[in-house]
Amino acid sequence: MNISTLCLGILALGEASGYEIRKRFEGPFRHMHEPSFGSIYPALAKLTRDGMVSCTVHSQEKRPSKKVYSITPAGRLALRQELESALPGPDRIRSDFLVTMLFSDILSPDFIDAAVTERIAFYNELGAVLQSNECGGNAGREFVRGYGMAVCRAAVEYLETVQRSTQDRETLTAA
Amino acid sequence: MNISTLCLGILALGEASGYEIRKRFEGPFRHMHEPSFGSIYPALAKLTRDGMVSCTVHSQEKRPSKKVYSITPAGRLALRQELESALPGPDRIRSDFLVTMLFSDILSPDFIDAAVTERIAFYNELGAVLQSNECGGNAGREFVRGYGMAVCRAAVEYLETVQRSTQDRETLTAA
DNA sequence: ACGGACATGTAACACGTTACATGATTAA
DNA sequence: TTAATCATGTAACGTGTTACATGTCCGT
Repeated sequence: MNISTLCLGILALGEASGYEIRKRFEGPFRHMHEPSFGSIYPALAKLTRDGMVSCTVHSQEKRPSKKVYSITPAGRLALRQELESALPGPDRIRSDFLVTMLFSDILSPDFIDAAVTERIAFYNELGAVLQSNECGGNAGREFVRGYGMAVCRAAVEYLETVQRSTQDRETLTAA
Repeated sequence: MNISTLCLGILALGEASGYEIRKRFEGPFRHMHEPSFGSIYPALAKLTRDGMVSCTVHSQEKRPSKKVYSITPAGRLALRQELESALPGPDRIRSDFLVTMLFSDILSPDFIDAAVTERIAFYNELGAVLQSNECGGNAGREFVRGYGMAVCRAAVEYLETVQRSTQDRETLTAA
């Protein structure tokens, strides 16, 4: 899924400026994508050239003016066609944490323990952000929110179980 | 986590050829990384130049010879230093499925249903692969295996719940 | 005879990030 | 006055994928 399609999708849910599109991915969906301005602005420019979105400049007081983009009927059609052209491909989890854990045999137990503890905090916080985000919108957002929460819960549960069993083993060794 | 570190880590768990490294990511860990030959071979060449791994050519009968790489003490040290230099960064889930679902409002219900059904099958299969993979190795593999299974279970559970509630709603509408 | 597994490698390409460039307003 | 937020945009760079190039052996 390229940034262009992502922007088009966001605009299908409501008009926004490039800056605002970025902001939408700083909240509950930051674990999915965090596109940079360097990719968003060129994408919006191209979408405009291709007639997928239209752009209006909004002047603001005490703020720089912003370019608000709206999806056009052609853009909506193109988005549908692209998304429905094939079932979505497999998910890929880019996790330095899991890779690190995969090689845990050659790392120090203290480091591993710190990494697990940090990751529990990470997923607890993500879960909390998702929960607090309340039904702030459409069915799609609700689905993704629920999915994220389910996965966060499962991750924390697993990590805590592993950590407890590690601590038990240490207590046993110490005794 | 770049391919170079990934290769080094794999070699820390045992010697392998470039082709074999690729194979290791076709099994239970294919949801994490699926590095291409075009990235593995140059990475191994560079690791060799840098003295991180050593390379021996194994001639085989009825098969092309292969270059088997082994991690060197320097490589093991470098790997530890790199991994322990900082706690792993946040996980990122690249999921065309979730992005599609996020925009489900403008897509056909049939397509959404098909996508969910397919994804349930996907995670059921991944869960099965992880389960069948048995304690085939070190503690790290076991951890990642367990983590993957927990997440798969949670995903399938959530998806099935959503699908059931959608079907209920349809039954209600039809009645 | 043809496709697939084994096996390695290079070159072109796509894509996104980081850094740079600019500039106003506001809170500490 | 220093940093942060708002706001847009370009250029250089890094990293990985796809396609290409080559060759054997095996099953059908």
